[in-house]
Amino acid sequence: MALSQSIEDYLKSIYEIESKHENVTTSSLSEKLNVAPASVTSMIKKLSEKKLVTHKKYQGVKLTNSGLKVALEIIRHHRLVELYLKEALGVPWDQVHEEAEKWEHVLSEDLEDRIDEYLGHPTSDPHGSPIPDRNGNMIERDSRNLIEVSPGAKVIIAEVSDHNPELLRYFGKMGLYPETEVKIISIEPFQGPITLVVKGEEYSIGREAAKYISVVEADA
Amino acid sequence: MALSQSIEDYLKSIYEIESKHENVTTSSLSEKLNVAPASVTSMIKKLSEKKLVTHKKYQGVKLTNSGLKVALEIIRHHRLVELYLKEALGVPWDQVHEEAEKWEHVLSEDLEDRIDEYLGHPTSDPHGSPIPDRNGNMIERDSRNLIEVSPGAKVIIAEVSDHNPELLRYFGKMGLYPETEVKIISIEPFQGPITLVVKGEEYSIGREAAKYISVVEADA
DNA sequence: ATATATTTTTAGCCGTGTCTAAATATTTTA
DNA sequence: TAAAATATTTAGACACGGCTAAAAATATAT
Repeated sequence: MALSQSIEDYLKSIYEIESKHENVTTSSLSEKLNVAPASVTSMIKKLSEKKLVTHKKYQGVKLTNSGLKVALEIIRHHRLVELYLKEALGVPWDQVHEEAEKWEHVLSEDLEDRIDEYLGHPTSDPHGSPIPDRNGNMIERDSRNLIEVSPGAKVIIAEVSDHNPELLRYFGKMGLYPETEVKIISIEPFQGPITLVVKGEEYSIGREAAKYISVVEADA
Repeated sequence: MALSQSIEDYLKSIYEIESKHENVTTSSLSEKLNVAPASVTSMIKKLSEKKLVTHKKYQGVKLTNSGLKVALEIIRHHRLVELYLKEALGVPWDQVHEEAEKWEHVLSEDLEDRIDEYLGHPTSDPHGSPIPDRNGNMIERDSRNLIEVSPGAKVIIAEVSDHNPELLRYFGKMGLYPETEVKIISIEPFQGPITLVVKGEEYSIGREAAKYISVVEADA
């Protein structure tokens, strides 16, 4: 019954693509997991046989209920570990992802519970991503991308992509952390920069970076 | 350059058998790692090619300097993690081994350092085993087995085998932890029980259990 | 609507780490 | 010391999760 690390990684990636409301194709998985398309095809076959995904040839895959359950379990591990490493051991937020990427696969249920307890049953990780509870439930906020905000608006950072440490350090220098309020000053046309104010300081950042920040409405 | 988990496990086991001053044979590894003797032979070939061990056919294997370095690194991970789990997350001492067995292979150098720092550069784990420092040096005490002690003597528990959770819980109930002073009352012949006093309480334990406890002289 | 480009799958290979069965070497015992 | 028992190695197989190259299906463009 225990699943391989590889299978866990595939299921997690499928979940992550699904949650961006995109079709989970062979090529999207190939790119995300850095494996050849042919390797994805053969893994999809295996996942399908194990009833973790449904698949029709040349169409994408979809998680079944049991596949979803596994994916959420791994994501819970990942996000709990990220937060734990930051809180308990002071690991900088740009490094927690890489460490969690390995630890998530070897975390026992017992230790998961202890970490959850230690952290006081947290609901989001250092990048603002929601942490599923043991039943897979989590608080999903209705966020949108930073580049979709109207100039003049005040918003709160909901989530920041955790994959690029350099980008995270860049965000960190400006104080662009989850739950931080930012005011959008301007969004220049022709892929121009976004100018915003964070804690009284004004910054201009490029579209490429801004894409990795999602925001929610500021509280009244 | 990165070694597989399997290779790390073999090197660790080889080290552990060597440190009992026993010849590291195909069958001893087979038994310790729970794999078929033939599997050990083929892995020995690989370790030998990688210059991690020396091997002459039908004789045992010995760690080379580089093999030893790897083994001590993994053992450092294992023992630091055991202690960390107990201290930071309250994992009971009979469970830390199993958890460490998995985590030891995915621990980064950075996290190793942070854990070491958190624990104040500890020199022994919850079972009394010495923790090697980053250079592989550790404090090896001149211990002997509990069953070799003369009746009447007062000794201090140095180390307790970490492999059997049930045994550890049994020891725990009697307070048989490392650094605890015990007085040996009697050792009955014909594989008879050992009677000893721990913190004022008298217990009799069998030889089979006593074998897993090693002791040093009590301080003057 | 057909040709071209792209995506996906199939076919076949490889390294890792395991296994069983059989052969060979070593050790023990009679 | 020769026979029997035990330990080790060899030979050959298998599951896993990758790969490349080529075939097939789908999507795009002319």
